[in-house]
Amino acid sequence: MPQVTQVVKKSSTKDKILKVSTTLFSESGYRATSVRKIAKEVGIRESAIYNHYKNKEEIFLEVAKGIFNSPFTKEGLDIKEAALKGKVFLQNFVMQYKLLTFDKNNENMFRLLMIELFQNKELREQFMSEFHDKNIKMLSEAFFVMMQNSLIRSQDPMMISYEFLSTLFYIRLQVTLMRFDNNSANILSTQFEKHVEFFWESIKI
Amino acid sequence: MPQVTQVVKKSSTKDKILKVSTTLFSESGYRATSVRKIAKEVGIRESAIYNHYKNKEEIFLEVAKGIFNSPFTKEGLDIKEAALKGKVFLQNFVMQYKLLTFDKNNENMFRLLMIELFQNKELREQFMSEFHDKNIKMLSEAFFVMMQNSLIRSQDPMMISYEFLSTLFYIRLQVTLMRFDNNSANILSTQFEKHVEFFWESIKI
DNA sequence: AGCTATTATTAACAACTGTTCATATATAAT
DNA sequence: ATTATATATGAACAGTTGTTAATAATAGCT
Repeated sequence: MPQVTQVVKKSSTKDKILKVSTTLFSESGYRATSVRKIAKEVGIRESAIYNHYKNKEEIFLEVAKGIFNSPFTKEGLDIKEAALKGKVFLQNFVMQYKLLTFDKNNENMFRLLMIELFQNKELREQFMSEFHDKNIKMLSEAFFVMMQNSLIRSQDPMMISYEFLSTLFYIRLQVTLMRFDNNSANILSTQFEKHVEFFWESIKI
Repeated sequence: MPQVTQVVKKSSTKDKILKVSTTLFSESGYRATSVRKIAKEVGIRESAIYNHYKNKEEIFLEVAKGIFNSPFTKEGLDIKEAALKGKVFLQNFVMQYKLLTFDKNNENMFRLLMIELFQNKELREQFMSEFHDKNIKMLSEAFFVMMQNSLIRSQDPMMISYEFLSTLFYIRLQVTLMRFDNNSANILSTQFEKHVEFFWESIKI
């Protein structure tokens, strides 16, 4: 008789609380999401929540953790080498970004980020360092390599990184807004590719 | 004896409620701003609020009205003529946008917009039509004229309008974030000019 | 002056908030 | 089977929420 290896899942309730909270927080924000609402959705009484989390704030912080550990900067990737591909590198970057934008889970996280950005100082700082700075740094590195190899015109790498990233962010915001109201984001979907095309034409030699 | 013409201000309390509410809403959002907090700041009891506004929602809607009637599209301006100036037109546009970004009142409105964007469907629609569409339409018109007059390369006016506007939005978001935490936005301030420079080089003939 | 309309106050309401407590039930270890 | 631990329940707390009603003070008009 084959032995079935059973994964011991320790307290699936805690996971469920986190999952439910993520959805609710990203739909209505921190304030409008009550502990009772979370408990009800999980299927327990509100007091049982406190067996798993110290308080509401702790749940939120746990949820917020997930916002920035996106599969963005793939660790295995060697930027300097990848950047040699020039336009293809940018296309890949945007494709990753696009996948993120249309991924249900990341969509929730992005919405939560937008909602709480001006309510939570820590989140603001994380947005600046984890989202903005990290991406600018990575892109700058890539653009620098491209300049060294005469793939693109010489100019401030940080500046063009900023130009490149900002449009991606704006498209993402618009897509997320549309999809929140169940509107089709098909038209916007091609905007990503258009952006790479335009941008590459602007910087290439 | 010279007769002093006195301006009759009818119920300054109502104005004060609106002013205080704008600040509070833009600092903490709709939910976290209680009627009592507004009343206290105005200097009256909470029940007196209801002599001026039907309910909390009505106050918010009144505040929200101010978000999009920004002095953006100056009515007197003839786009087609202004667009003939090419780069200077873009510089003027960005200067206007920059002024808006650093104006205390508009800063509050922008923050409020960001906070409530995912909480209020009407606001979302207004953002799309009043902010995005309106600006894209205006810019497209200008770029079209520039193409006709061989000031810039021929390409989809809507697409390059999108490229132009998205970066402005992102800079504005960053500036507003920094200033909210009383951080200096000096470094970002020049980003506006850099953007025009880069963009013009990208599209000019 | 007195009358009227406006705007203020005080008090109360019902509903909801985050959290705690004593207690019951289920699960795992001995 | 007994014990210990983890997780559930129900009830209660003190505070806050939006809103209303009765009533008092104020200002403008005749």
